[in-house]
Amino acid sequence: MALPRTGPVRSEPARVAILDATAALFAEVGYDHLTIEGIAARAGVGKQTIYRWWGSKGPLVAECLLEGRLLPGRLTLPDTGDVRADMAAWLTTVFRVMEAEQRLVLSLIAAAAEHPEVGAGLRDSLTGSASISGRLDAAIGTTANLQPGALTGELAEALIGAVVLRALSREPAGPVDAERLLDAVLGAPTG
Amino acid sequence: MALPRTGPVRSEPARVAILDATAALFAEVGYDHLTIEGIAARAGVGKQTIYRWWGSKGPLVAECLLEGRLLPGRLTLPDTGDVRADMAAWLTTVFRVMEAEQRLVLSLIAAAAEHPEVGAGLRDSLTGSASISGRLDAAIGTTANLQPGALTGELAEALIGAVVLRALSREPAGPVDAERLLDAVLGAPTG
Amino acid sequence: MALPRTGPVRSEPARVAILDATAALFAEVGYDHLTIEGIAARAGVGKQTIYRWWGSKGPLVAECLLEGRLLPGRLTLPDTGDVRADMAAWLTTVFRVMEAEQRLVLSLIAAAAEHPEVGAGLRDSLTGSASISGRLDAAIGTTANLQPGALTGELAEALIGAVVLRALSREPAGPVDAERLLDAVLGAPTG
Amino acid sequence: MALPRTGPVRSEPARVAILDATAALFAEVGYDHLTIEGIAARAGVGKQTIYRWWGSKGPLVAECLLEGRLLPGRLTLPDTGDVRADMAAWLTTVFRVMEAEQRLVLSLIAAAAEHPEVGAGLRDSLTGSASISGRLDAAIGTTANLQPGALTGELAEALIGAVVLRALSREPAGPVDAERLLDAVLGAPTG
DNA sequence: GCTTAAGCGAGACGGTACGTCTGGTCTTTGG
DNA sequence: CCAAAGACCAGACGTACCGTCTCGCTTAAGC
Repeated sequence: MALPRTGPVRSEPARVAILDATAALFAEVGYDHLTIEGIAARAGVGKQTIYRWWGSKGPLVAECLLEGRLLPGRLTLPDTGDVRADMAAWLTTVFRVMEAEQRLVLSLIAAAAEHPEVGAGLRDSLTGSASISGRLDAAIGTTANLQPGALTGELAEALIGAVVLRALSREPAGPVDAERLLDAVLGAPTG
Repeated sequence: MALPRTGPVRSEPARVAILDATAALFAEVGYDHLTIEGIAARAGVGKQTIYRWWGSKGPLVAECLLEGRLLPGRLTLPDTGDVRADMAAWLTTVFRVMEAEQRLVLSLIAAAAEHPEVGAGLRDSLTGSASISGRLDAAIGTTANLQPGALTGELAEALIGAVVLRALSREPAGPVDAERLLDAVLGAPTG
Repeated sequence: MALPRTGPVRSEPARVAILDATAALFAEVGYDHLTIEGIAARAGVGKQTIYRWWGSKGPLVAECLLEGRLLPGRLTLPDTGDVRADMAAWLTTVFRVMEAEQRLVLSLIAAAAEHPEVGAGLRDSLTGSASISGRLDAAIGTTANLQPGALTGELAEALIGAVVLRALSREPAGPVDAERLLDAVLGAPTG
Repeated sequence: MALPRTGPVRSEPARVAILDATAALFAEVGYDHLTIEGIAARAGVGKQTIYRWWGSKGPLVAECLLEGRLLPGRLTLPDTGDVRADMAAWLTTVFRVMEAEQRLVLSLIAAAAEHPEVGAGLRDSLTGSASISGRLDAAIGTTANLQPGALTGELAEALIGAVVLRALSREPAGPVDAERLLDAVLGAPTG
């Protein structure tokens, strides 16, 4: 038997204001200097309204991530038919973003390390928007290491992992590095 | 003209007590709940003694890392002559440690994301102790993707990156996953 | 022309439940830890229902007081014909109550200090139930300081004031103190 | 054996700033709207410095009271030789202060009701500065109710109690009321 | 061996942010 | 239109740490 729920429902304007404020402050100050008080003030909201629905900044950041408020949308994998070239272009873009928004990217990794929700959100965000392994499947046969039966899921993981590691080491990377990485992991183009 | 330095020199017992306390607390509560006050109390030391020599918890953790106080020493890459098998054994061990000490590993990643020193230390610790790319060089020709001219540095990066990503996603991994990852990145063993 | 009053009228069960809850919580936690939220929860009532009719906890407590829900009814001045003995008995009882329910009594004073309504209610409650000055009028001539023309209103005020001061100073008082107070203020019995 | 106390010592400027701020805010907003945060902000002090030494606003207000920062110094009982006239003048002054600073006086009563320290402080402050019972001792024989053996302590208590009650009831009082109260409690002047 | 200055433990200080609690208002659902 | 339920903005609570700053003590180097 259902309890008779009454009273006001969750305020959508408040929810949106909070997520907006979170994304803005995340970009400004990074994950570890993000404070609930700051978010509440920026959003024009009581702290309790945040604690009521999210409980801490981890899930809050995760929700921002999943709604695409943190990572710029330009990170989608292009599709020109030439998978190898698309991947190179995408990697180059990722490297550029990493350099331009180093703090944001590192903050995201820190957030992922501290909160499972953010980790999962980050993974969904990356693989969802870019769908790398799907594209690799379509490219089987075009490079030395992409033969029938290739474990494209693992290859995608290795590629993204290499990117994350690059971010952690703060070494700047450019188009040449993108090419080298693809050569190493996918092998040279065939034919 | 040099000023005449006088007075006592840095206290080694204090230094060691601080690093011990840091390592112990890091394992207990993780990176983000690590506090300078807690370390000072545990080490029986004044806070100023920590700030005098390290300045913040980042470099402190980095120094613990470089002295091998955080990661168990068992993470060295074995050397039986069969590089592929050695890698598989090492990866399996790494996966096991990641599962057993998830918080420690994730805290380390978080620390690396927040402090360059820790990132560098982590990188040195991993590649230094395991020296993966050197071993891959020695194994050229033994797997499909390890042909002469192979970019072993990038391959090592991809492998470790995949491991870090696995840690961030909290998905448990075992020996089978280790094999699949190696198959994907290094290719099947030849002959 | 009168507007036709329609819709439900004020709920008596709600009113009673609120006053009951207020009296109970007042006795349990005292005036300054009394909260509207706590009262509403205990009474099974919405907060708005309290704010609609009382506005704050001051008038609420005053109403409880005037309905006799706070002070035990035993504080009435006995009437044996011997005014001096009656007063002594009453004072002794008051002192005993003050000791047994110190928090309640002090909370009442605090409430009176913060809200005029409570102050007035307290005054009415004390002088109304005990009607001291009336009895003193009837006793004129029986003690040294109760001569014709005595200002019995002021004397009553002085007596009750002394009692309040005793409560504020937390000094325990007993029958002997009651006698001394009466001796001092009313003078020794004549004849 | 005394512990070897070392380290910095309590900061007197901070202590004074806190008491100043408390007294000022007490006069401005009254006891129940007094907040630790407000005091800390006004004093330019961290909240912890207040909690370290006082623990709550009760003892803080008590200390202000005992240092004479709350009640104006003009409440001292004059001494012209004519005790009856001195008392009347003093009472009139007290009534005037009560009217002019009603909130402060009532706040003080509320504070006394909530914190024993304040109650004790208030009592010391009143009897200390005015020393009523001592003066009454000296006036024995000059009024009808001040005969040898009079319980001057109780009489003083009754007088001050009447004053407190007047404050609680918010009834304005003037010189005439002062005279009537003295007539009632002390009796008419003899000879 | 006396002087001098730095290292050390301890911990108070001005602050920031925490997560909780309550105040008083507003909004929804139902009788 | 009233009542219950409870979300909302606001802001104080008392706690935990931050990084800085004395304290008084105990060392070493250098005269």
